[in-house]
Amino acid sequence: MSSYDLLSEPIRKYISEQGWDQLRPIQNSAIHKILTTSNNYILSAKTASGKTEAAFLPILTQVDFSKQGVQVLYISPLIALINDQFKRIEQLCEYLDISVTKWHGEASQSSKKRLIKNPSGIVLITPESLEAMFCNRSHEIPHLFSNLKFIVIDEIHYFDGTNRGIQLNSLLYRIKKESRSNFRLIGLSATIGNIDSIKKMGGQPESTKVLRDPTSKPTSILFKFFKDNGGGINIELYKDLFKETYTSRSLIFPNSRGKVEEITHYLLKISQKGNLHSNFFAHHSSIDKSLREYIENFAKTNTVSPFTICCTSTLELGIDIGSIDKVIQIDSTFNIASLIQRIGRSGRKQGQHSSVVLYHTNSWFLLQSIAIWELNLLGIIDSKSTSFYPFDILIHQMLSIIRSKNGILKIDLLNYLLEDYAFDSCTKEDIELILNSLLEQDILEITGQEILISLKGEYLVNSKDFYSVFESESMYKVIYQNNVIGELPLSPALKLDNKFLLASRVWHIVLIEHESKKIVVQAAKSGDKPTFYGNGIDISHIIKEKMLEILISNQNYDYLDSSSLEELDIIRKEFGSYKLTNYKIDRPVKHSASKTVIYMFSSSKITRTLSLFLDFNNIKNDINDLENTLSLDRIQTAELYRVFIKFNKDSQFLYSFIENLIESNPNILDFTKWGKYLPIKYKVKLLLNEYYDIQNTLDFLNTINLLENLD
DNA sequence: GACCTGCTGCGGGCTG
Repeated sequence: MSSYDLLSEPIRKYISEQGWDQLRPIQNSAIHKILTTSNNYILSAKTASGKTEAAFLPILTQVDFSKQGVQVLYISPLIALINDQFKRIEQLCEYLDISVTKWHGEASQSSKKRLIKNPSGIVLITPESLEAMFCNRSHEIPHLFSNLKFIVIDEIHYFDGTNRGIQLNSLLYRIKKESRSNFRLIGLSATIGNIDSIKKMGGQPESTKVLRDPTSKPTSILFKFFKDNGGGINIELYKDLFKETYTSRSLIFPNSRGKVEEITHYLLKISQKGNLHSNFFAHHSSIDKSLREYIENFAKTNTVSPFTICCTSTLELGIDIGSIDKVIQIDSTFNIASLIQRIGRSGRKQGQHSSVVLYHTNSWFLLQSIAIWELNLLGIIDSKSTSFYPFDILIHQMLSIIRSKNGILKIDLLNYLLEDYAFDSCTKEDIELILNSLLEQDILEITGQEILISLKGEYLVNSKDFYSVFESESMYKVIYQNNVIGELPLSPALKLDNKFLLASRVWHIVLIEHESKKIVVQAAKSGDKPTFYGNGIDISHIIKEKMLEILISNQNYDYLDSSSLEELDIIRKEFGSYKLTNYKIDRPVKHSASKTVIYMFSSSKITRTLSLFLDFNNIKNDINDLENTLSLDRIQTAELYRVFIKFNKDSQFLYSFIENLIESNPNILDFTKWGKYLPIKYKVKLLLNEYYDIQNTLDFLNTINLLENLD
């Protein structure tokens, strides 16, 4: 039987009414597999290949929606995606009399109440809203979900290797446990890096299969190079960028909010000078949501005019903004999935090409970009390193479980968490020690054998900030004529009378109210990009190795323009004198009068761990991860090897070294929202796991072959 | 040399 024939009559009717002449490959295989087996499936295919329908056509065929209770739960990382998908799924359900309910922080209270009163159909939700449901309506969980047949997780790669993913996994376990339902899991994604870790979502890796449509969209790609002139972006780059964009419908991704503001402002100025259109927009998280929605809507509804949206990763995932002709990346992305997702934003219409231009402003970004593109051509996607020891999320879920049960016997809590596959790397001893520490800190209390949230703990769990596992920065609202333009962190540059760019316009600060966190502004003529704070970023080992491989090969790449080619030649010649042959183990080391520089070409974590070892040995050192360097005071190569060998013994002493580091500077744990409540031993483990990579560093240093410049 | 994500329940006042 063909996949089409397996579908129910109303679904077939829907398909013919849509005028689809055939099903897409991923839809064919998903329909067949979902309807004829009882496995879980991860559907992997490029953007705009009909993955949502691939999941829902068979689900709508198989599930009996006349039954009481929610039948299908769709989980998405973004509210905006839920709102888009709501329209599509509602349309699919038009003739089927199935209720579709949005459940997130901005969804209407009345539709939530309606669902509680009469649970049925399909519910679209975020992990945080699910968390809130467990906290505040735990007694409704069995009533809502005891008949649940499917959970669909959209953009599942987005959760992989993240704290939000561990939280979601724990919530999936809790749904199953509390509702006693036996749902199947369908995950959707365009960019799956680590299949094994994604298969663990839902806790049944053996019965979770991957269906993959490997076809990629034809992409015309061009690398350009405009060297930075020290004082920021080269003016020639702006001119070229303007030529590329002003007649097309394009997205520009410059990697930071500050650069988004700078570039949009500049392009707008060039356009106004030539009396051309002014459809240049800035789009990032610090611009007010209403303004962002206006821009998204402009792009979606305005099908004729050219426009350019300059954005951060806010427009990286599949939010519907209509058709885009061109995607532009300024300097390299930090991983492969990110570049593929961004490229996927263009040419979404069937048969349309993706047109992509990558600009580079220095040779290291150029090299990183070539490495990322070459790995993508090989079908490789680097994955985020999975969090092995999620002790901080364990605290969060511990508090959430106790809250939702209004107290629980100690033995029951221990068993509950031991069964929770989100924490299968945590032992019984770990859980007990962490629980005891929460009791000692007066966040929990114990009466008889029952664990309860204490008065101090109530402040934590009853805050509306409790439901998410990530921290949010403290921001000041920027207000112009009673309208909120956006929000900014209070940096030293934000002083009365100073000027700054936001939402592609220049503002002049006339009032700062610290109590209500407001900045009142007036329009001004010229100003600087605002300061945002961010942490460093980690690049994976596979990308760094590929950079060295490209550097020591003489392969040509036909997507490089002449200046990119020239720049690659220059940097290849620079490293040619080291006579490197094996990119796995050969590493250049440069000695000058006072300094020694090791070119690491290793994951950011390995470089950082080597730096930690050197700190431990009181050897002053300095990292530049972009340029792959670790610099020290002059030291002979033979001596370096001796130091490296010593690290094998040192590694056991690092523990107390890091303990001191945390005690003298508690701010290094700022990356974790719940980690500050952990016993010190677990703080150390968390930091070691999150920031360092001792085993791979030792392996790397034990095999490394340092080659000196022979000139 | 970062980016992004999310959010309850209640009570009071107003509208139609």
